[in-house]
Amino acid sequence: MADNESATASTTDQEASKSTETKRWADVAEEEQDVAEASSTEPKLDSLAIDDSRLGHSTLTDPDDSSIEAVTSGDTPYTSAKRFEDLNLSPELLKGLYVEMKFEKPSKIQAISLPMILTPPNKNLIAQAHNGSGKTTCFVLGMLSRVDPKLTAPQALCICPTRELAIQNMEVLLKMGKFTGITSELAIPADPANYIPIQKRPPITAQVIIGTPGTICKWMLAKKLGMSQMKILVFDEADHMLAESGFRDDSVKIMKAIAKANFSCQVLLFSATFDDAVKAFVSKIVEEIFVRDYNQMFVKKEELSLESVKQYKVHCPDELSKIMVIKDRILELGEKVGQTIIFVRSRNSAAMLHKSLVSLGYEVTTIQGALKQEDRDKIIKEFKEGLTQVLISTDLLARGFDQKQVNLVVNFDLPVRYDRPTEPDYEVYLHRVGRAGRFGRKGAVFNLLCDDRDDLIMGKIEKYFNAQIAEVAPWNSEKEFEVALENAGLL
DNA sequence: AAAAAAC
Repeated sequence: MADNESATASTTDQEASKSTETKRWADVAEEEQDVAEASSTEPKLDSLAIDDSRLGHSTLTDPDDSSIEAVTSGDTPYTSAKRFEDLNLSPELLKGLYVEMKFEKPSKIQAISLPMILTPPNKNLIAQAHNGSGKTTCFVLGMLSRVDPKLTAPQALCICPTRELAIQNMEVLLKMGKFTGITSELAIPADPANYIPIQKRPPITAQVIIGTPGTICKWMLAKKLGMSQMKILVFDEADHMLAESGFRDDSVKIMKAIAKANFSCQVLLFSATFDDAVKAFVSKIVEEIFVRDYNQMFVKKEELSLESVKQYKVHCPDELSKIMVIKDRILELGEKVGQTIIFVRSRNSAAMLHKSLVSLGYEVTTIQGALKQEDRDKIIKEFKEGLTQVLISTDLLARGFDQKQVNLVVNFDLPVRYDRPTEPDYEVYLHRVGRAGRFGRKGAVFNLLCDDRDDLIMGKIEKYFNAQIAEVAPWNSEKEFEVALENAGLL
């Protein structure tokens, strides 16, 4: 997550100095990216030390900042980690944190979650934290510190919803674990050119595996991925991985195989979104398979929207004018403020929008799951290197994708539930918004609406997050878009 | 509808 840091320093410093209003979790983000200024925003976490005199559930909330709530189960005492030295990490891992990641001390969510992850009996954990607050660094650190470097066998497994996210997480692991000598392997579909069937490969000996469910299952069923030494299993975007029908079966299959081979394996569920029903459902699955209690870390949904990202709605008279808004406003203004991701509902509308913009002479790239692996990799690489400015995407990139220069997100189509098209998909909405404003940076989101249904959906989203979404009107006013970006702190 | 995956 913290790669390319030096390349982005100029924009971020400027942004950091501009923010004067009340900041909550954004403080944490600045600690992660700007160690020099971190000392002034020392998080007050003493109150998070668990009161072990009480049995059963104890709830701990920081009086100064209630945005993150830790709930522990049982009587294991935990003390929040003020320094990485408090966590019994190896010197090699500490070096990775300080030298490679340029961390100075644990971020807030690390301070709360790492003691729960690392303290025996290494209970399971369901952890929710804001988009762009450093969940990845949390569970990567968790995996690296629980692996025994001397044992040549898979000991940590991380399951992600897309191959892009798996690759991104692996990059963080390699960086943080640079000096540890811990080995790792990506379990994602290879591009056909250098594809070796798993049956023809030797058993996996890498200590950390990060991948997507299908490939992991395939390796597992081929008996090439041993689970008997597995110490820690991480679900990134866990609500999605365990509640979404297409993912759930594979996820459960993997969990059961691990429980069978090594019952003491620890399970971590990480996401920015855990809808109450999903939370209950997901924790029940894990509890039933591993027959064990778990700790929790949560954020209230009202406090989940990113304060640093301004959200807008734009009423467009028809579909064509949505394309005009993109062309005349977003692309023109977007160029001045950073990179842009435009989210669409389907692969088809992605292709349609791509065609329209290209035929109008604009340079955009488009990513969706039907592309060849190598094309996907190329498009992501170009975007991450800043060679492309505007990326059209399906919800492939809605979750987890981390590119700090993305300041603008456009919802060309609002996210809706597939079975009930008048019902917003609140989680996807929040995740899309979270692609802008990484680590407390400024950002703006434009929701393009063009009929009553869109209005209805937008209204529901505002109500759900208890957020006011300002209107940019009229839709074709250059001035109003400029004002919007100014108010977002981007111009 | 989209995401993963497939021999």
